[in-house]
Amino acid sequence: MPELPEVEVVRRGLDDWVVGRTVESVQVVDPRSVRRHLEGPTDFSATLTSTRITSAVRRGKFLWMILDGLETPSALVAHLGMSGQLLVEESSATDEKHLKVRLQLSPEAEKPAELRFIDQRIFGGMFLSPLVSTVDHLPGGVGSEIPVIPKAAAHIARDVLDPASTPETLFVALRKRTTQLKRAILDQQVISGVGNIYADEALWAAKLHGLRSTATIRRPDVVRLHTALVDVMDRALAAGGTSFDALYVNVNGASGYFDRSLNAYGREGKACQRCAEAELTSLIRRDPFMGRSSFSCPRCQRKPRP
DNA sequence: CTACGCGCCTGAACGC
DNA sequence: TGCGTTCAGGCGCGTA
Repeated sequence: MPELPEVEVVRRGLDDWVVGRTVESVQVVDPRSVRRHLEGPTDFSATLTSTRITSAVRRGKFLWMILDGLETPSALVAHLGMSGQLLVEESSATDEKHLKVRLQLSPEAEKPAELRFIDQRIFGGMFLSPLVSTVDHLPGGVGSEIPVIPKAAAHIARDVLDPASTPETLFVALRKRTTQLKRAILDQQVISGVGNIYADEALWAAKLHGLRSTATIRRPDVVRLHTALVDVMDRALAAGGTSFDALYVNVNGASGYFDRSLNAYGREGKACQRCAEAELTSLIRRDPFMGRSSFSCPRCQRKPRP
């Protein structure tokens, strides 16, 4: 599943292969993938056709391409959801089983002709959204101007890799909430780009339990947590950024990081490596959380008293 | 207003 | 073996 580092790899791929080109035609193969375009698939295709893509931008897991040539300045927003892919391919390439949207791009030497959106589970999608100019009042950018951001992504906070996101802004945002720590860092309006996997990894690295209350969280805890979040994203980006075929903007959302470097997520019943290095034995446990799972070490992530 | 839980989807993995 | 059930996940939205 694509998390923030994978989406950043996709954004860089769009920079290399798509930016500067014009959309010559659009084929919506499955209208469900453009359901967030409220004017419908026909309008989506018609409006997007003949626009020129001038840049590729990301915030959290939202990705968008700024479009030139529309009366209302807008972006083509893409969210990969659980299983989305953006692939740059020659027109002759066989249609993928879950091909949802196909963009034919203006010809350019050495560059394939199509940008394809593929999505098995349809949690993701593409849509057009007008650019809004707004003061960023959200945590991470108090008072700073955001010149252009799609209306559909204007409500989310700065993400983990944004320089404007700091331990202090995270601390302020957390203290404004009355909830549990893991719920809060999964809330895009607190800090964006953190999914279930990296939430567990960062909490483990920071030795914090996800059930800790945000109301009583202390600065040193948040400094460790923010550092851990940045670190886990950086490491995944370093791993993911090198493991992709040049022609693919992304491959299956998979990151080499997942297989080798997870310390908590998915490791139920396995030894906590940090405890093992201290010659202690502690097994990672799994607990139900929001209808899903949380993984943690019962020894180095102390559960708060109820 | 905030906090919380559901529904959207498919297919792999599982149980009877 | 085959068929039904469960699970995974982000995010928008409805409800309390």
